[in-house]
Amino acid sequence: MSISNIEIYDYLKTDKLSIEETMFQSATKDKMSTHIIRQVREAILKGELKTGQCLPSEKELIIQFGVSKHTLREALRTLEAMGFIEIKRGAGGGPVVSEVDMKTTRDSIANFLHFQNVSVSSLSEVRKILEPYLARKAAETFSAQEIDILEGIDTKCQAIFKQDKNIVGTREEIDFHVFLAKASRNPVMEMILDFVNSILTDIKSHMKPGIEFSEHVLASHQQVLKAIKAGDADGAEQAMYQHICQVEEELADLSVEKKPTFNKVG
Amino acid sequence: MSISNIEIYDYLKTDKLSIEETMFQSATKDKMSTHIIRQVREAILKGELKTGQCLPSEKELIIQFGVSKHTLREALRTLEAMGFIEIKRGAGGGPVVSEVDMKTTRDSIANFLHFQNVSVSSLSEVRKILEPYLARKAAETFSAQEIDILEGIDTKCQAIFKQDKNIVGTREEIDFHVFLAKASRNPVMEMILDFVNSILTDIKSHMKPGIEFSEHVLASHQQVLKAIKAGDADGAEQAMYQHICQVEEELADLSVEKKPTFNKVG
DNA sequence: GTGTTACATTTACTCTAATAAAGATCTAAA
DNA sequence: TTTAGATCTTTATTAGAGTAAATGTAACAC
Repeated sequence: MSISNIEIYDYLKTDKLSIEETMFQSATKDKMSTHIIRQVREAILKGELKTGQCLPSEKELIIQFGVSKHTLREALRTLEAMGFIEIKRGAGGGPVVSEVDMKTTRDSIANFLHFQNVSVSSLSEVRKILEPYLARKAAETFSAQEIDILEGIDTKCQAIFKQDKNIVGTREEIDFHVFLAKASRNPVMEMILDFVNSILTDIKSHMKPGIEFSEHVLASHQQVLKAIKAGDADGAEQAMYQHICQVEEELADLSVEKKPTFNKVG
Repeated sequence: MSISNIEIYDYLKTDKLSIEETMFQSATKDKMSTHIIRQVREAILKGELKTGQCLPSEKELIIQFGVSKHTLREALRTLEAMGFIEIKRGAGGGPVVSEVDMKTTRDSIANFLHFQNVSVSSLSEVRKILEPYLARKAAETFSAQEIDILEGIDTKCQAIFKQDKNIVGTREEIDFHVFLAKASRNPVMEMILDFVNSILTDIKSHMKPGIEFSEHVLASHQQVLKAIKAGDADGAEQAMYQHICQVEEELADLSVEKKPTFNKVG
């Protein structure tokens, strides 16, 4: 039983019972599904359940937790929304433990920021501090292989531009910046770069900038790339800073009506 | 009906039908609950459903969407996990639209970073870039009232220390840093400061540093505060940088065994 | 009048049981 | 050998009944 570590219904039952019998018990009679969610989540975070590992089937879990199908499925749905599990159906299917991925996290951040006052300038402020630093670090530390990859991303961007006369809204445009974050070997930095650039790109594509915008972006990327290839840390830092400022200015000229809707569910 | 804008079952039905009838249609026959989630989510993001607004009751929604209770509830559960709605029971209860809050987002980020290689140093690298900048900005732009609030947070920290001989793991310790982010009037910056400091604090409290650690932190905060009060931008920037470096070094001396478990569900 | 109790209503929560649909695997026919 | 179908496992969806919690309200006692 891959889930033997998870405490089950009997405990929950007595827990619930004691609330009724004890005076002054805290009033948090949690829902059954909440108990299940917490247990599975903690088992995953403690490493007792590992990525790729299959949980027992619905039928089995119903028995182990001692709850109805409906209640169990609500818990699994929530865990799925959190990104902790994926559920496949059919023979050999069922819930499988999975790493919480960047997409899930990015969506959550985008949902949150939707209610705040996010603007191009607020995203640009963060970029102006972090990205020149990362460009410098890339120039200092990137291996030949890493430079190849970065150049590959840039080449792809140009190919896309030649075909569509637009690179705004493409994943490749974002990847150029996110890949630089890898220079830091810092997952927190990578994550920040990912969501900042993804959300900015989403705003951009609503603003529909013209061909010149894409041209300017590509030219700037070229400059940054050139400096990194030359190992010119100062040059890379400055080129990146100017690139971000230029993007901010050009977008400021376009009127901003639309808020980011960003991602899709599912 | 507060949800009149939401397209309903008939559309989904035909949508599903067309997939079977059209050639080469992508095979993504989404689950019913996914359709519901997407519709409600988009209605909220488009502003058609506003914060505080009540959705119809389960019974009503079942009719409007033309699905069973089980399916609808799964969708509501997911929307709840995403932070878009809160569900109350009893008369006058039901699902209510709510802003996605920082806690939900922070939890999601913490879940994601759990699977990455987050360390004190990766968090500190981000801090060392952003926080001195923010301290400088605070020294330059904080109003008398804002300084009062910051001083109030610091006073609270000291009171807690006098009582418990420890401030690690308290919300107040985090607030000192997050409040500085307000100097930027930048929601993205505030969010980053919040999760970086929250996760760092979580790691810290697992490492159980001694009394001296809290003493050093309080002393550093004092220096930063003093510089900000004096309007000394350079001093604030430097004090903050040294503070972060010191924290990083002292934590490096303690062995790191535990990963962050961080937040609770519910 | 005022405060409390008891009841009724609304609503979400949980359970049982059964059918539908999807994916994997094996089998037999072309 | 490949394709079409049968079969098995497992999730997806539905239906209906009953439970529990929050709220409002009316009756009651003081």
